[in-house]
Amino acid sequence: MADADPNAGAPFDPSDLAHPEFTPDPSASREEMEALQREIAAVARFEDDHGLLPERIALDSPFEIGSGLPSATQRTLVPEGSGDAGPIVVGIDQAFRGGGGASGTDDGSGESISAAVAIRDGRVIEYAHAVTPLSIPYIPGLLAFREGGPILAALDALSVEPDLLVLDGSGRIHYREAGIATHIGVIHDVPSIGVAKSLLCGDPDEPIDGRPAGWRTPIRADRSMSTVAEDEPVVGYAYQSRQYPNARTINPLYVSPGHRVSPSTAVDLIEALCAGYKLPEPTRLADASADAVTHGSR
DNA sequence: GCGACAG
DNA sequence: ATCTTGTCGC
Repeated sequence: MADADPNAGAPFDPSDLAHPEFTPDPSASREEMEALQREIAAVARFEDDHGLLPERIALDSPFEIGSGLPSATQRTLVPEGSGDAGPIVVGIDQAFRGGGGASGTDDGSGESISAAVAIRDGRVIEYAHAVTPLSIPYIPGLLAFREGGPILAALDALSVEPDLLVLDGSGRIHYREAGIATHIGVIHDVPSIGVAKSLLCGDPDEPIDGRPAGWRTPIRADRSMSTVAEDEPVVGYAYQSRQYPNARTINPLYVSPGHRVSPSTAVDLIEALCAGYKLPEPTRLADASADAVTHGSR
């Protein structure tokens, strides 16, 4: 047989479960892209399948940025055990360069700077990034085909194994329940959460304007979405991570499960990762890291 | 046909 | 996402 298992007898490794066949191909047709997203959604699991506890990954004070990014303090390789190291949370974000579009919408040219920041026990343990040429423009609903490759490249550059991925954009809050957080989470078979700054689709249970910090309301599937589980219409949450006392109002975040996390746990985990700013710390750091690479300071 | 639309 | 000055408020 030509298909002997090369990993027979090998110890369990999460990457063994990776699904390379789900890698987004920017040259695919729109129909093929949508078909792949339906396959991804069918494999995705929007329920808790992890050992993550909000209090175990909580960050009480924000990382100091402004004066340069905090330095990574990775401890040497420790298989398991020295004390008890907490879960590794990885935040990912992108910045862009070049592109020929006039007003900022692009034709697909230019390059993506994707940055990944790994955090454990309240400290940054590793930074990684990848610079990738872009081939297609941004199309609502097909974001993963533009930025999925760059994100996977950044994750490949990371030496540690993530226990949770926090991605910019949607997870289950997506027309085919396969936003970029779901796509990446399924490929790596790692728990993932999507954090978006605006709503792609779906309806909030309550109006979202002017809510106090800590407030949240479910986002339910609307008719533009194909819901796999008809009995579970909650696809995510609007979550007010920060609010000013009096001044102008801040919009909430839209949190949705990517893979192996339930909607409510996803918000609880993101809430624990927020430390005073609108964006969760892993995302803030990844954002700053991508900018640093883009502007040459790295 | 019209409107909506993550980054 | 990116392009950019000023402006309001603690």
